Amino acid sequence: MVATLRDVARAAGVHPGTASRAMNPETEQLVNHATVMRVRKAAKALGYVPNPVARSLKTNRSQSLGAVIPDITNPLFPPIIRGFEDVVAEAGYNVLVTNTDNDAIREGRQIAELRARQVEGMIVATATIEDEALRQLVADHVPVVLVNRVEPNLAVPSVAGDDVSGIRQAVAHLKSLGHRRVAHLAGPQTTSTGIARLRAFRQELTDQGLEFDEALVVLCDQYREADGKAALEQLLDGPEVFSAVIAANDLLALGCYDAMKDRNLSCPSDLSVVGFNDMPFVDKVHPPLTTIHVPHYEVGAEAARIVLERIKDPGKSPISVLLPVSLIVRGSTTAATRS
Amino acid sequence: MVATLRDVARAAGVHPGTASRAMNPETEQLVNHATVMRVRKAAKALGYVPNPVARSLKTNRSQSLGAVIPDITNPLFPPIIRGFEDVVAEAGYNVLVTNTDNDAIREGRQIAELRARQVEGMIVATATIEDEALRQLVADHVPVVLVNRVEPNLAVPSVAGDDVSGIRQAVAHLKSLGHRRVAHLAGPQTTSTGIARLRAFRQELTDQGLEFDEALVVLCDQYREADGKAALEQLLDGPEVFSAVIAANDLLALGCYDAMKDRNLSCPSDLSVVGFNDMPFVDKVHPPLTTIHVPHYEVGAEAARIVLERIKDPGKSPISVLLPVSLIVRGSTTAATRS
DNA sequence: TTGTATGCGTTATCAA
DNA sequence: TTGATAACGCATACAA
Repeated sequence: MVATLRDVARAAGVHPGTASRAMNPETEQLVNHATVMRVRKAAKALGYVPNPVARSLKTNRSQSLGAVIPDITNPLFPPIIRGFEDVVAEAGYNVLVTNTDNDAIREGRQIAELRARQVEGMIVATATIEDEALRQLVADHVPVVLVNRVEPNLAVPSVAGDDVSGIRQAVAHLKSLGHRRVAHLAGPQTTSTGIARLRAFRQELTDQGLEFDEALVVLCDQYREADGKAALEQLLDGPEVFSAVIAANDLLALGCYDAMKDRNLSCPSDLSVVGFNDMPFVDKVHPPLTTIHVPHYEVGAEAARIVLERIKDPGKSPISVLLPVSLIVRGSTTAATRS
Repeated sequence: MVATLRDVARAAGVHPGTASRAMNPETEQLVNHATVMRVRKAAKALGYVPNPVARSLKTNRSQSLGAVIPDITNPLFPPIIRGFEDVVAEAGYNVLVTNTDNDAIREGRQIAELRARQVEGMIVATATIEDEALRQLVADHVPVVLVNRVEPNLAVPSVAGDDVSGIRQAVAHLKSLGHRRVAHLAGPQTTSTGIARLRAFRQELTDQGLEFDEALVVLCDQYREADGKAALEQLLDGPEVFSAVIAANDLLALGCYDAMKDRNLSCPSDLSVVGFNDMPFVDKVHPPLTTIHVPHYEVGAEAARIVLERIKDPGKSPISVLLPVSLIVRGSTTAATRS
């Protein structure tokens, strides 16, 4: 049916071993150039295409990588995946994507499955990966890089946006618009972004001479619109006065829109809102969301380079890359009304 | 390092062949129950996990499927992929997703790659797949199902939304609002959806007693926002009067928003707009888009069932499934102003 | 019910 | 520079 190396060898009148060497760029120098040509020609004629499964069995390398994400349906992840794939494809790798729904059990199974399929490395973009699972991975020397998350306690490389810089830009922007009392919808404190952005918020407010008020911070359980809505409602119901809010991510910010609509408040005239991530489509919502742009495609691409690097040279010490982020001013922020 | 069947067999004091049979649910009845237990226990103790690569080489089945899509970054596709994955995962399959960017050459390479990796079947969601490539697939008896696309000339199963019903609902909705002159931004006529929706538009207009005017139809080269914008501008620059437009998909509809904003026209008071697909986030744009909801997750899930079916029973005659779609009325349509 | 032997397609080691 | 041979881990036809 489909041609094998054997067939090619026979057609070219050489031994399969020779054919193998001739077909492989890495070993072709071990064989006479004329023979190489002959084999290649025969291969082409027969439509030979190497069987990666057999190769993988022999070499223990599958030419494939894993990508563990919460949910491909979350618009944050497709660009990351795409950046990852584009880069690893250059090196001949395929990608197995797997959705965990942030469920630890699912995640454990998925990772086991990926390993069973002999992936040579993986990126992990789930916020909730069990430290234990991660530890196991590094203990087994599986090249893994964290995405959108850092893990200071483990020697694991990571790629993420620069949260501190992002919050700094957001705060500076609001300050320049005259806002003094700024609230923060903090992300889940089980996630490294949630923690980092809250910490940066506190830091930047004081650094930039604005007063940090604990009462203006609400912790959200999850990065979901509903949580953002509830959080802002809680703030609105409270006694504190504030004219702007920095949400830990865009979904939370969109939740603010919902809360405001319910109460007939208008954004940005009643309240300025800043998001984080610059998800696709937040430029299309009303009002277009002012947010921190994270270069997700680049995040995936950079993660890919690091994984590839570590496959080639497992001994390399893990590096953490912080990609620059930038404030995108759109319609959801405006000058504070003097009062 | 990692336990193999051999190790398990040795630990259980049986022959590897027996261990193999004991581990496999399909053959475990061929072996003494007590032995099965013993082998299983040893396997667990050793943390044995079968090597799918070796199995695949032996059985010619890879337990993996392919998904050929234009671009995971297009919000249309993640739900499809997710539906597909969720269903095939139940059957123990993995999914290899590949982006073609609607580039025929890329696509050819990707499909070849998928086949080299021994996928047992695939879904194809690219609009532009070469008939030739498709023909080759069916000739080689690769279980393939088309998604979001039908191919009447080939015996290939497909899953898609019911375009005719969608357009019918859109037209009925606009008619009920008093619109008489309705324009259509047609999708690329190289795609089956583009063709079907245009044909349905023409049909429904006359069926429902509205006049079909060729001058109110603009063909878009691609399903992109920019094309929708250009198309509406062309219409606006022309002499024809119209009060509503049905776009062949949501992106085109969003393009209409752009064109109108540029000209200080207001939607829906100046012009009602209906999209198609109900992409994520079109409920968040301004005004929220009235559109035809296509159950994309279900499309992927149904495609999965059909692929699985065909792997089990390759002889089955190909079926085409049209999933019901429904009009979602939001803010971009309103009553026609009497004039 | 279990053991034996062989082969899937490739690469790697060794010898020629 | 090439050939011979074995082996990767598993499944299966056949024998016992």
